[in-house]
Amino acid sequence: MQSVAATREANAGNGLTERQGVVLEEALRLLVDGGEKALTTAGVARAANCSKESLYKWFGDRDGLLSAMIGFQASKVRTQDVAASALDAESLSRHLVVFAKDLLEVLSGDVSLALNRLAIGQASREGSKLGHMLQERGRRQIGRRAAALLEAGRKAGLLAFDDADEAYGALYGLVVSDWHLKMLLGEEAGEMKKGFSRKAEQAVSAFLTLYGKKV
Amino acid sequence: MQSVAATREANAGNGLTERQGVVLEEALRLLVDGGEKALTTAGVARAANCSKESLYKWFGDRDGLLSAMIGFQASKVRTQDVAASALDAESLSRHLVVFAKDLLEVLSGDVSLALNRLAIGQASREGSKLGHMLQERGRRQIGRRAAALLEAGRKAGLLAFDDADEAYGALYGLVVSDWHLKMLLGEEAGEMKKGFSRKAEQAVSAFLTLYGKKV
DNA sequence: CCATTTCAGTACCGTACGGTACGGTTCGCA
DNA sequence: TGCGAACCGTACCGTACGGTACTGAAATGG
Repeated sequence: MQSVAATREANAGNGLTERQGVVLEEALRLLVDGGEKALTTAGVARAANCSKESLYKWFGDRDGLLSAMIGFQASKVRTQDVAASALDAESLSRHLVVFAKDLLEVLSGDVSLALNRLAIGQASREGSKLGHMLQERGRRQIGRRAAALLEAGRKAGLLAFDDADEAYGALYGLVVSDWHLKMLLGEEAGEMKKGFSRKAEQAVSAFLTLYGKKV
Repeated sequence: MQSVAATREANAGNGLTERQGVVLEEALRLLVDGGEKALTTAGVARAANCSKESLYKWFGDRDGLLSAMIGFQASKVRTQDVAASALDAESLSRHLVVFAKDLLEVLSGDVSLALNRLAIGQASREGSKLGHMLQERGRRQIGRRAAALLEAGRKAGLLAFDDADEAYGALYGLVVSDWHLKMLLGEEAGEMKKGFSRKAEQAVSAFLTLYGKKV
């Protein structure tokens, strides 16, 4: 559950009133609980105690509501950059493990899974507008954090790679493997969460074997 | 496009008549072209020149049709096991690269993407029956092929790992990274296919760095 | 105190879908 | 030739959704 402060923060850059934010929050809850099928305009209006007419005035149509939900959720996730100074082998490894755990935590969150399912379901038609949006505002964020971390590692002489994207791809693959897809397909996420720590450490260890500068 | 022989093969183990196979083929085409929204019972009946009544007689209801489509498609993908004999470092690497390319090729196929989107869209409700089915009959197949290959490599003294699943997870992650998700979200697959070869070789090279036995 | 705006609540409309029922046709079979 | 099963094509039904229109109440502002 997000705090009121986080919600207000999320509204700031999006031209959303507080009331609209509450409505979007309720819409997200409906989506998480029942999937896209449960996300009807009437259902959102009932759950949020607002009228359908207001929904259409604020968001245009159903697709506008979906876009607003993605933008709203994305703007709530803030990824703090790590201080690049004073990086040694041990602290780099620790930062990478934290990053890996955060990545797994984010990807396994209810809201993230629900929104990804929604965007994937809509990807077939209409140019996959939601998919691009999710990618741009979600993945890009965490990708930048990783890129900064990797770049700092290279600057400090701890990592060796030519193509940062390639290195990030390897890190991402080692960390996530096919867990994301399994969760998207409905595998119970609760059971696997307890293995995240060990998995993150193993992945980082492997990544450092590949890209860590030999001492 | 699949051959008639492949279709007949697919029908063999499923108790499906040839006619029903043709209908499922048409249903898959509809799903690929227009997504789940386009997969209506009336649409399938019209495209396959059969009656809705026959659809319900053969498959029970719409969910039964979806299950049949997944089972039908899965039974068409046959993964030939590799001869485990005469494995040296060079041939193991070659086999791994072939496996990696095949994996990327399968995951980027229209039908695979459409079925994964379908199962993911239905994952929220109803216990994710389709998701389990897709995982069991699709991923399990290629997973066994990889497991056999890895085991053969270990038997030949070329690979070193304790946990085969962990090694396979690393291989899968290095090969696929986040490409699958990007394609599921609608990223144009045509553009990226040309990079598959290079990507497969890089991934295998990295995998061998991690799990290859030092000479 | 009144005028204007905003919005909840509801009723309504058109459409499209899942599922069923029925008439007509083909085909196998005795 | 007659019979029955399978099946196509279509019409039909109930429902649910997206979107619009209307009404009345609360708030806002001079």
